Amino acid sequence: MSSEAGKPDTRHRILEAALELMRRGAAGASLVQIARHAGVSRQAVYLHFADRAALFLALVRHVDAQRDLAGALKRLDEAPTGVAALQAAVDMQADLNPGLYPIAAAMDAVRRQDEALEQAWQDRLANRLRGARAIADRLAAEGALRQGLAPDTAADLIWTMISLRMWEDLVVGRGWTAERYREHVGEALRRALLA
Amino acid sequence: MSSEAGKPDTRHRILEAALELMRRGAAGASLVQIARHAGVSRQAVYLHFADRAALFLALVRHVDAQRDLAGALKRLDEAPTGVAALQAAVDMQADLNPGLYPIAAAMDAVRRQDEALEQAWQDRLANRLRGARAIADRLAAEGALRQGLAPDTAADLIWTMISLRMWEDLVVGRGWTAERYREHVGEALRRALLA
DNA sequence: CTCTCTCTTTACAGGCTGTCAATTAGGACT
DNA sequence: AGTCCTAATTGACAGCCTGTAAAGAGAGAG
Repeated sequence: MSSEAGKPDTRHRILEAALELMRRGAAGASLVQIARHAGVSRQAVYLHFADRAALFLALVRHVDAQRDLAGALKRLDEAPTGVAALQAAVDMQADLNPGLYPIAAAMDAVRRQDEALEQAWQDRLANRLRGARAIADRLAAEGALRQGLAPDTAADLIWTMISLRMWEDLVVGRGWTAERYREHVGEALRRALLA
Repeated sequence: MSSEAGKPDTRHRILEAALELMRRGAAGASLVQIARHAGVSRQAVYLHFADRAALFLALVRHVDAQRDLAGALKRLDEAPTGVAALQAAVDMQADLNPGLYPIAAAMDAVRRQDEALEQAWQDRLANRLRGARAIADRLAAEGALRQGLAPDTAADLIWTMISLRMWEDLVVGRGWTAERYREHVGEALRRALLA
């Protein structure tokens, strides 16, 4: 065990190296590339991770730990109204997705090749769906949902419109600024859902 | 060259075999699997396609030719108003995506590994963007766009909301019926964009 | 019959993953 | 000092994949 932190942890070095490779678009980087980038032998990677899939999984958790996910979720809970929470969810995407996106893209590219990765991917989707449902329920409880829109349908619409994919389409694909994303996606959601 | 059709065309058989494998979710099928499925040697594949990427490209064109893409686009042009065209675009996704989806998923999984595939993918995105822009322009010309919404922004919003990804989220991910997709996405778009 | 085109079989080079074994360098502990 | 343990290294191997190459079989056209 030794000291708590500060040690030139090899596991950490590997994760950071993989992260940087993902950030520069090398989604399909081989283990030898990652290892070389971390200044370590290929076998050392297998000392710390069971296989390629486990490394990706750890990478996702690593990034989650870096980003202040818990804080963002708390801000979402603390929003005074459902409508405010809706905008807070959009803001959260605008803030967090730039850092999450490279990893997500890499995961998306390889998830179909491994059961554990696909499972982790589905878990994340389910998590975001729970968040969307919570917002939809608040809106429904406040009577803010427009006539003829069931909370379930509203939740699904929120879920898909604040997805990383839609953020990617607009910000990465169409070059929107974070501000523009916040404003127009927020407005579109309010108009689509509210009375 | 020989006869026009009917011949037990090996190239065609390979494409059909690949298509069926994609449909049953084997996005990462190897060439030997595809060849065996087509009842042909692995080398025969290389007689008809330069490499794996070329096969995928031909697969996309193959599917496009099967689906009545031209007819759907014509129906979109013939819509009497911009608002009708908007709904026609949503309907088009609901009709065509079930057949397109398996190939698109396979393409999406491998496109980052090949420049030509990435190019083809971007071309398709650009095509859909042109369609979205045409609708946005019609809406603007008819004065139907809501105040404060630039045609460019409207086009981007239409583009992303009728994307295959959003269709996948709702229909494949959340189990929506085609009817439900048509109704709620259409309504959400109208509310988000129109006066 | 011969020529040509397609497909088959066999083989090879090179890259990747995952596993194993033997070995080395450093720290910690007595 | 010496000993022991852990982490990392080198080297090697099986198995899968792609893409290239060469040699031969079979069928149809002229």
